[in-house]
Amino acid sequence: MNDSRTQTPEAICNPCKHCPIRDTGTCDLGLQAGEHLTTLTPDSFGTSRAREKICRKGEPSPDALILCRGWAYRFDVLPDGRRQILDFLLPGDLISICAPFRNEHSGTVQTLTKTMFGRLNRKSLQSKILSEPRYLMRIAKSCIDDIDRLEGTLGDLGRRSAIERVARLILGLIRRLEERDMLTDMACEFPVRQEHIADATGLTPIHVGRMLRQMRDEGVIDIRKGWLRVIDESTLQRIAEHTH
Amino acid sequence: MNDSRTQTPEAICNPCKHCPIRDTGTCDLGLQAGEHLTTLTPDSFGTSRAREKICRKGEPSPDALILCRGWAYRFDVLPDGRRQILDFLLPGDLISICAPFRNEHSGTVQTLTKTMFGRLNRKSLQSKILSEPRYLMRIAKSCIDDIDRLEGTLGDLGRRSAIERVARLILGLIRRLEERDMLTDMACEFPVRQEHIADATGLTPIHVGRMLRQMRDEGVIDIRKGWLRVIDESTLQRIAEHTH
DNA sequence: CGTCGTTTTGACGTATTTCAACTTGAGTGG
DNA sequence: CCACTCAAGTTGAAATACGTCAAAACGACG
Repeated sequence: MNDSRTQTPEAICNPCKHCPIRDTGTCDLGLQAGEHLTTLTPDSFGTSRAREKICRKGEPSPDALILCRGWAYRFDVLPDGRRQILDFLLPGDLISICAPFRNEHSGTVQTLTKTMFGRLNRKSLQSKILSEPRYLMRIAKSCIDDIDRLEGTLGDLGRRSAIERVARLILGLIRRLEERDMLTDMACEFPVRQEHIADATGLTPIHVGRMLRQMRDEGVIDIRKGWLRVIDESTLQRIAEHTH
Repeated sequence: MNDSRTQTPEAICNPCKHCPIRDTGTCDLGLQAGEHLTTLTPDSFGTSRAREKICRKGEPSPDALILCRGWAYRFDVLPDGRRQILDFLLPGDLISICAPFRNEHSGTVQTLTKTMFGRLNRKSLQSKILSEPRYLMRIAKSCIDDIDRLEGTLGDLGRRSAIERVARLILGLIRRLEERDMLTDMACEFPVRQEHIADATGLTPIHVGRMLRQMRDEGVIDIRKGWLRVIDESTLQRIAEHTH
């Protein structure tokens, strides 16, 4: 389906062996060191170019997808075209946390960069979960984390100003980038466009631009030309927490 | 804790025996008829008056709570006092879907009416879930439903107008009231104040009032004096779907 | 009868949207 | 190497949806 092709050249033949996020991503189901290589290794891998849809909401799928490399986002479209980005996906993320339990994709996912993703057969994933309480608890914990995140975002969209929303979104991404060691000197590649920030925060691209410019002028963060640089994290946090 | 007391007078001694929502609420973990009485019967019950907090976010709790009678809502408060209502709770709802898996309350819950709620010991709930895949799948399904609902609400708050948000909230409540047979002649008691609708939709009570008045003037719904009456459900749905 | 919580009304302020024009930079092809 | 295109970002002016404030009306309750 789509343009994603299953690859098998030697360098990609067993990507997990050298996967940099093997111990921090979802593949590690909370197991002891050394244990994990036998547990959640994808059955196959796919790749995509930038700006490509790798799955569509409602589409049936025998696999749960896990993002191995690159950036993506999951979103919903209202009948009249308005978009809401539900979350951004970084390497190590399950493409949908619901995937282990349902037979169809629970959202449309589009890439921001070239990506590689793994396919985990749902049936075998489920039988693993059922056979080992630790797996179950790990998955349950992921679900709860997701619910927490969603409920937090609910408060953001419902009750926070534009500048707060943008600051919180960026801050959340920074946290996750740090966990994955993707931040060097508080900077990294940042393929998220203003349009995406707008669709995630419920604002207009134009207004997002104004907010970013304001924070750049005030020496807080600098997002430009596909790069993010965090200059004054504590101020960013103050903005996000609405404490002047 | 709080003003909630464990009651044991005869009429309330085994409320599950005559529980009207025994087969539709969360107590029924998707089992066959006749099976359920041995499964999810609360260990004890509590009651509360209207406008009382029955649990607080972060507070440790050995029990998962389930609402047996009455209305309540779960919410978060930002540091500066702004409130976001996360969901409304009707009879049969688990007070937090996360409850089976975590040792503390994941949100503050306040009642709208007098309520009765049951306490399910988490440890025994967990061992039930672990012992029977069907239980697990039922709980997982609830989590996924919750995530779906939250993601839908995210789109509402991020991308929909005031009138749409209010219409969708009411419509969602109507659906759930219907499921529970709480609607007679498309009307029922409705202890939700404009202030609550505002905190759920991210609007001002005053603006919510304007939207409700508009829908009343147009003969769509009538919310007044603690009562809800649905007059023209199809128009309500048109408003909610933004199809003029 | 007064009190209190809730809703209503009107006038006004503002954060954010909308629209349209312009800049910038990267990519492409001649 | 330059001309072209196209996506992304910027700017400014005008429109509007929603918020704020203050006062009045309303009904429930003691």
